[in-house]
Amino acid sequence: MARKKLNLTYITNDPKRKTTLKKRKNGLMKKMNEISTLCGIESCAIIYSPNDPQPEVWPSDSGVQRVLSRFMEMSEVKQSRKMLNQENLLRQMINKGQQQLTRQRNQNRKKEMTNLMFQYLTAGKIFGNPSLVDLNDLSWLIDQNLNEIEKKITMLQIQEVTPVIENGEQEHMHHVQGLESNMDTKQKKH
Amino acid sequence: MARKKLNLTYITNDPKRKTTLKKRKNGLMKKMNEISTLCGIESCAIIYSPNDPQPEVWPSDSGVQRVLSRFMEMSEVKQSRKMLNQENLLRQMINKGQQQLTRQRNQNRKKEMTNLMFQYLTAGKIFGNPSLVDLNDLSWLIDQNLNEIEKKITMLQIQEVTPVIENGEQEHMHHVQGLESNMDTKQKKH
DNA sequence: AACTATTTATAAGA
DNA sequence: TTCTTATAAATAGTT
Repeated sequence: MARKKLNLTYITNDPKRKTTLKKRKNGLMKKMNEISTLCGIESCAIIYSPNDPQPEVWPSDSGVQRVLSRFMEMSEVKQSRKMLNQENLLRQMINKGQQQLTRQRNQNRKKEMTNLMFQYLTAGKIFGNPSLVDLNDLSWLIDQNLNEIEKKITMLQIQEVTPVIENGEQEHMHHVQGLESNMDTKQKKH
Repeated sequence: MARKKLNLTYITNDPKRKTTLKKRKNGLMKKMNEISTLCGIESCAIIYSPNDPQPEVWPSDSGVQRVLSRFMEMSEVKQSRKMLNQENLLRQMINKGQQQLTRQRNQNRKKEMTNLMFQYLTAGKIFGNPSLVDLNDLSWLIDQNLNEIEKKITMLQIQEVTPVIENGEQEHMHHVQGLESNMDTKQKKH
């Protein structure tokens, strides 16, 4: 700042850059001193020069150490908090994924079973030999269906005032009852 | 800097101090930015404000971390070097002390023995019963004396040209010879 | 390292 | 708080 407005890019001229660094470093240290005196605050600055392992520091080596330890402490707290947040996020994602997986598996099993049931019902007899597990799944599916139907019946009984819906539900019941009797027949084989 | 020359002491007026801190903090950060851009150096600054655990930093949290680790590393090296120096200093002091102690012990022993010898020589017989160790010490002292005397004799033989010194040494020899014969007598007791 | 012409920072005021 | 502005300080280029 003087004689000419300096544009803020790296000074390629070596001696010029060096003198600028020296002057500005002094200026900065002076200002660090002023701000802490005037405002009674804690602060520090470290300025390295090229090819000098020893940096210029403010207010002193030990003063820098003091501020640094304070900074590092906070920084650790922040970091651990961030990590905790990330962990929680991951945990949530895993839970969600597991839920989706479970839901998908149930859906798949339901589809398979529906398929199998279709075979049972349309062919009137079993092609191939479904394993015990498959039969158990079929049983589970039927139970699920029964549960749902029971729920709907309960709801219907509560809302008995609307005859149209009542008829629809009765149709559903007939269908299930057919399934149930069919299942009974199959299970006798084991 | 402006409107009035500010004297560099803590600003007691609260809002004034607060605004000054804010302005100067901005100015400092700007200058930190400029110096590093213009001179291509590594630097950082940390400025705490009262009642705020979060400091203002330059260039960034991670940038500060980087500079800090460099600083801490050097500081550790310096510290360990200082400690090593201190250790060396201590070691030297201990060595010196031990040497002095040994010398003092020898002197004390010599004095004791001289005293004892004086008794032997003046009384012509032994009062009390000097232990084996004491007799050994006496023997050691006499050996020391003999060694010194031998050295002096050698030196005298070399410098034979000066009769005055020769006479002095001969007197010393007589004294020692008396000791030696006296010692022979005492050792026969064991 | 010392000197200035300028730019920049900023204390006080609005 | 933000903007203004008079003045102090900093400093780029020069010697």
